[in-house]
Amino acid sequence: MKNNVTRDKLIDSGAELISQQGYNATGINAVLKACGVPKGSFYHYFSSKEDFGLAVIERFAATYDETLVALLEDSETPPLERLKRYFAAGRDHMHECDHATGCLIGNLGQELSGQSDTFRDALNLVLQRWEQRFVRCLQDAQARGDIASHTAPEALASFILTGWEGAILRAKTLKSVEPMEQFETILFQQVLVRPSP
Amino acid sequence: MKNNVTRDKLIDSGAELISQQGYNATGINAVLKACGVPKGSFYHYFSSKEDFGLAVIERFAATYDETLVALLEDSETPPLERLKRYFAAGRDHMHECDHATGCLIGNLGQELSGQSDTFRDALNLVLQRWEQRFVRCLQDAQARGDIASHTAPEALASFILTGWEGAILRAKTLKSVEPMEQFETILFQQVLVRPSP
DNA sequence: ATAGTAATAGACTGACTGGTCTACTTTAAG
DNA sequence: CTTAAAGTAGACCAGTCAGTCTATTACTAT
Repeated sequence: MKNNVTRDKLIDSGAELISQQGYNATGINAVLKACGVPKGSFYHYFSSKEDFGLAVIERFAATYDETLVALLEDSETPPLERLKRYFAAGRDHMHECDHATGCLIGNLGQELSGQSDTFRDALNLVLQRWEQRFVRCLQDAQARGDIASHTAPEALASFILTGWEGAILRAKTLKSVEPMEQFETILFQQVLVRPSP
Repeated sequence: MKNNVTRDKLIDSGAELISQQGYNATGINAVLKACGVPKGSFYHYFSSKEDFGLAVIERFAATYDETLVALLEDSETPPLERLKRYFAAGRDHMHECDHATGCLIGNLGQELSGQSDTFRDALNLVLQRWEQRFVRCLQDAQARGDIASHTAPEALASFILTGWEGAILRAKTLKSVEPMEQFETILFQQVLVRPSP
């Protein structure tokens, strides 16, 4: 298990295909073909398709968390500005994938939550970690007085993550980032506002 | 094509299974088994699985629109109260399905938007019709002065539908309606508020 | 009564699914 | 140099997929 380059190739190809087509619609053979790895290697590294799917989630969460930290915990930038950059990055990604991919975790959450508790638990954990990143950013904003403190940052974080995931979903069916823009606009106009004096 | 009882049975079973497992994970044979209809009948009424899927969407949208009208266009009830009833109904449904099903249209939008333009168009149309129902309800609220008029009802409707779908998605992975409650709370506390005098 | 069509019935097809199996090659340790 | 394990390779398996086919039954119009 030293040389993980084959394993990595599998996970990378898997992540891409699953992002595009979903978990159930992505066959193992398609993954193998995409990265030129024989089936023997697949079942050498993974005990099953589910095991593979979990590895894809884990890896995606780990690399995505890095960008999340870079965006949301950048102390050089005011907290609300960090949030705006996060939203902008999400819109950029949506353009890049031609409104087809969206958010891997959100996608799998929808597809697999009812199908497998193992997947649901794994995805839930990732989403909860994301929420925590938002919480910290919102705490910063409240500490600076940029937003009112009457609403708990945990509640706000849940509201934002929830709304953003919904906006991504809507953007996919609409093939336009408009819902994402609309969400951001109203969020900053009416929710993330300075306390009235 | 007079006696549609078999066709209806297929659509009903299909809607249930697809709601639970998704489109790709639901085989035609499973649908047939669930309602005791032979395969010959299936391909008598539907030209393909896609054709069947579209019929399921159409039927769901039609029946759901009735409840939507009953909830959101009930002129006996103040518009914001109608919205609250709509949210409450959504939470009830989430409890009933043990947080597993969620919203069929949202589910399929996520699963199939990247897979088939035909499905995407059909689902998009349904979501746009829903949004229109919200627009009308919000117009009522603005006309009565229950909420401020500085934000276009179309933008608010998009924001609400988007956020609500996201909350449903999150509720599935969390197996709890808490995100739905949190969304509603903040929405009514900070977005759907009376104009400041 | 009969002809024609709507609908039922399910065996069957080829393609594909996730997963297993055996054979072979490379790597690392003693 | 030998040996064992790690990894590569792909043929192969049973099961399932969407979809086809032929045969039969039920209904309806003439």
